[in-house]
Amino acid sequence: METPILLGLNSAQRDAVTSAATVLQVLAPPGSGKTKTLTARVAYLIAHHRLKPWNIIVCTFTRKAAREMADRVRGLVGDEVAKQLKLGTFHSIASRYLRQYGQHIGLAKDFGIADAADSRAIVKRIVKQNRFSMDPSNAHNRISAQKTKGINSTEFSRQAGRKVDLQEFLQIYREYEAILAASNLLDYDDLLLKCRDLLSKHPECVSNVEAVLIDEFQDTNNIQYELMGLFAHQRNTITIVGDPDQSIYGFRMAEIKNLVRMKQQWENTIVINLSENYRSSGAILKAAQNIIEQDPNRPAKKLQATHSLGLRPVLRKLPSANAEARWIVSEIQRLQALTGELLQLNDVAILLRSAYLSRSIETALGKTGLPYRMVGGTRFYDRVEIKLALDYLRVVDQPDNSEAVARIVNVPSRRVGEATVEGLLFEARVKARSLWSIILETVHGRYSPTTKLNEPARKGLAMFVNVIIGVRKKLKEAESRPVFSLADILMFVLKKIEFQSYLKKKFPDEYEARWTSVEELLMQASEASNPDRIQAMLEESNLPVIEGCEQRVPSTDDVLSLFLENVALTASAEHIAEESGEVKQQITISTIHAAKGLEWPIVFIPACYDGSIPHSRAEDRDEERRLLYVGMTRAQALLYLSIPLKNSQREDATLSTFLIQPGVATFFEEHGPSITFPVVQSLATTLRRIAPLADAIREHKKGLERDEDNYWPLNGEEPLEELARWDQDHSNNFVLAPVPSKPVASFAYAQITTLQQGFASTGPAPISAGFTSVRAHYDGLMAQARLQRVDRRTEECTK
DNA sequence: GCACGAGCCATTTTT
DNA sequence: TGGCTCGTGC
Ligand SMILES: Nc1ncnc2c1ncn2[C@@H]1O[C@H](COP(=O)(O)OP(=O)(O)OP(=O)(O)O)[C@@H](O)[C@H]1O
Repeated sequence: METPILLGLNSAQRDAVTSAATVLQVLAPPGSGKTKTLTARVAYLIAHHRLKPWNIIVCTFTRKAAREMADRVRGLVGDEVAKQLKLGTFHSIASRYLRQYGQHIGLAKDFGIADAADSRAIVKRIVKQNRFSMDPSNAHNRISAQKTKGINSTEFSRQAGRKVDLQEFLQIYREYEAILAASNLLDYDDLLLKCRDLLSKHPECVSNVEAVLIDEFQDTNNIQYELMGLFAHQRNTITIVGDPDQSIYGFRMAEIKNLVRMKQQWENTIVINLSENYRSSGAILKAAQNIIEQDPNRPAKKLQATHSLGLRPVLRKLPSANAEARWIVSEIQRLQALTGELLQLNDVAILLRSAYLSRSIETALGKTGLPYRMVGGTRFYDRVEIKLALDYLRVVDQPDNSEAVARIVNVPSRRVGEATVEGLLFEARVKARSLWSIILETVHGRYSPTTKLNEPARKGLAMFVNVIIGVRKKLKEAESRPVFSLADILMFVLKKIEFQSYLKKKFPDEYEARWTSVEELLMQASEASNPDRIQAMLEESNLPVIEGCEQRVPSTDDVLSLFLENVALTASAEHIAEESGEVKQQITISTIHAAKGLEWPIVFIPACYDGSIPHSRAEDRDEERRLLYVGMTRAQALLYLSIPLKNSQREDATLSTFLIQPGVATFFEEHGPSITFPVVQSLATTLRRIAPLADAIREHKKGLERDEDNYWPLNGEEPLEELARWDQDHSNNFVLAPVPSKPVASFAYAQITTLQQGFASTGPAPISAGFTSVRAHYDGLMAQARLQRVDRRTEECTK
């Protein structure tokens, strides 16, 4: 039967969507429509099998993937139905179950969530207090790894026995668990673990579930795998999609083996493969294939391009990270203009191995005024001013969260220093009380701490108590009123602690920016407390009623808690900004990890050098290769890889191992393509868009400085202009030589580009004869400049 | 004991 | 960039 759900699917995809199999694996390469298939199957289960949306669980790994999935499902089944689905990251779904049924496994009802920063801070404090030598982030990673294996500190201690080298870690692990428990916090791993415990002891909580669907299954870890089975225990209806080649979360204990394990556990598992790629041009796919096939252990797979060859990807050398950034900017501008704005800023993504690499790029974009959004990296909620504001809210919500109390009790300064806080914290731990209760009793004179308190500190504590109690009172009042405004509460906090003057003092130069982000938070808070939104939030977190299974239904008293949970588990600031405002054209900067499952017409992957990708600290080189593969396969029409010959610390950088393998070079051009009219038309076809008129292009071209990628020498050296400028900038009044207005270099490059104008020609880029002479000229000038500098220095010394 | 400024450092990836 | 230590002055 023909239904709209199946429109635009190929036959293999249809088979997968309509498969009668109860346990189904769809394994397929990037861009083959896995996500599309999964969303269609959700719609199909609802429309044809009459499953109730609230009995369907759809899990993803990243928040972004969850959002993408939600958007796509909404497109198929509509708003109403979509929001009834239980869709989200594993962690957010686990958290919903724990909120409503946690009491069955003795979980306090209002647990808070310790995010990565909290966990790190806790471990750091433990290490410091005990004067341990272990690196805190390493310790935290190990704790997380143990948890994922289902080994708690007691179990670890049993296994470790008396091995000396493990004692320190064991101690950290123990204290970490104790601190979380004392503050009524669950960390990310706990959410999964506790949910597993809950569902294995009380499977009735999920007895309503009719189908479970998992995206990016190759990234499941053991606990998530078990959760999947537990969710599905009633009907055993499971659909997963995944691609072993895109497994990039090994560091988070993802287990590719889960694919096999699943087939063993459910012997009726049906596997469907998709092999046609609908995303990328043929040339991009070939290059990506070549990279992934470098892994000798990888079984051969079919991957067919549905698009034509298109433009060959680019592998560009630049002198430095800053030059690389400027080059990216100029290529974006060039493409925009020469395609007559067929390509917009939204079409461009810059994907990075590590978030910190964005700095030079952000600077360059900032200088040009090109708007961009940064995903991943220092997220909105990680900014100091935002974290501080949120910590106040967390303490107001949950004063027994000693970690948060410890962080804010002296910010802004109340003359309660580190020593005092440490002392009180220690007392609290010994007495098995929360830091808040110790402080409160002390201030009320009902308790005299052994920690010495001078008068200013005593006063400071009293002020702090006053703030928190004041806000809590206000919160209570507000909750009982019909209109509840979270923004008011937050504003009240900020006023009480004189946050503005604090920011002014702490960040005299960037006060404006900091306050703007606080305003953004206020806006989010105000939106979150809009009645419709509250309703939606409650509905979303609410699980279906199950007979004989007592549940705690969230109410308006929980708005603050839900808001905070949302921040920890699902919110992403840029999304909220998008929803509230106009959709503006902007470039996306993202980590490769966060880009998984997404696609853009143009993708840049800068910093392709050894040490960055593969990362110097990576344990699994194959995973690094897959990472590059994932990055490359995000591109639809044009892919740029690049490398600065000096990295951001100005050390020499060499091309990534993955890119120097024999034959790789043949898949790449050495510079950006010439954008001729046929190229524009071909781009339009790949992107399924309408090509602009030649006139439009001519018009845009006018504002452009150069229409070829020929400013930076292909060998990655500084161009002549830069050299001259460098000398002007750095040696007073010393000028190298008159700078030719149209440098010789660019003339020679222009020749090269004309030679290669037919795109996707095969074979490596030919080196033009003219190039050597330009090189020689350039080298001569360099040498000359160097000599003159040396002369001058000698002169200065002899003076 | 506390606040604050200068200088030094490295910097993976996510829930 | 920001996160840390160290030194200084209160
Ligand atoms: N049958 C089809 N016809 C046309 N376009 C399709 C078809 N199937 C998928 N596409 C398109 O191909 C692109 C990639 O699809 P999708 O994101 O679902 O792939 P994927 O397999 O999930 O990729 P990845 O593994 O990289 O996440 C999307 O733009 C989608 O609309």
